[in-house]
Amino acid sequence: MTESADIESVGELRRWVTRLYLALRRHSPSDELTAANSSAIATLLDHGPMRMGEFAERESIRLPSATALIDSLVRKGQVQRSADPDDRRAVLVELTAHGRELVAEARIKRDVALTTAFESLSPEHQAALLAATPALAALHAQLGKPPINNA
Amino acid sequence: MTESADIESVGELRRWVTRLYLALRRHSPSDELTAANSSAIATLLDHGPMRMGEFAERESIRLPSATALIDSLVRKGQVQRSADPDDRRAVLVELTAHGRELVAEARIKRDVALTTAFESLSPEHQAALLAATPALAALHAQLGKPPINNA
DNA sequence: TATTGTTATACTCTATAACTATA
DNA sequence: TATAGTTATAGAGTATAACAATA
Repeated sequence: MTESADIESVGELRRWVTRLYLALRRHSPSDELTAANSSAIATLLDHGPMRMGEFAERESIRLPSATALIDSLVRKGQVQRSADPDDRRAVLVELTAHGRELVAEARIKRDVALTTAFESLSPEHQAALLAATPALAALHAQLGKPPINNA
Repeated sequence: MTESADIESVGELRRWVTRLYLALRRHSPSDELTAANSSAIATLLDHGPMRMGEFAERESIRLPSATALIDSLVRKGQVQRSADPDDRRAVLVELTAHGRELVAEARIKRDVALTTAFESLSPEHQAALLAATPALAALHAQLGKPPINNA
């Protein structure tokens, strides 16, 4: 039965992930932090000081985009750059104390919004979403590798 | 048990949806269609000719954004506008024949890539993802409304 | 020379405000 | 007046290409 994982079903999954992502991006209920900012800050919160290159890699964006993104967070006083003692070409980025506080609050606020929507779903749908979370992570991990070789 | 839908779990879900979307975008083998374009076209494909207002509503965007989005698809020859016979203020938007072909191909191409990753998952994960698809749609529908009232 | 990051520039997607044409 | 849509303009987030500084 695995001969075809039902490309239609997988496509349907993809379309809803896309639409949900777009809807989430629009919603940003925290006026201080956009979706991209939040993702960036979550990365810095979870993985500590890191170089621009590593940051760009983790966020799956290019270096110039990372520069711009970090710039905007520095302007807001949430992130700071510092010199890498081991390599004077490199830059270390990390949250400021103010950034850390604000982030924790913002993360909660945004998830509250999503949780409100979530709670209005049927118990079956809620359960299905929670059950799917590790599977989404696994699918992401598969896509993270170079699974598609367009030679 | 519903007293709190576990904000941590919902946040986790949100983060994986975001990451998966970004990974999908990286892989997008269709250079012709961006994510927003694909969503727009899927809507037109699935729900036929509709007025700009309905299109904007379905995509959860404002009318000027819909105008711009449709403009870009018209320029690529994938969508066409026509007059609404019942109301001369209104405009009907629909896929062109060329749009319909191209969409079907692009959809398949992209979904093949995703399906490859999908098939490498455990049967449990595969099942969880398929089971979650309608729930993702429901969550999207909830977010489409004005669920967040920061009054 | 190769690597790390920034600057310059442009494209996509979104928004609000002001406008046009029709109802 | 009210409604359907467009135009004008702006901001966020992304990219590629060219550059500077350091290794």
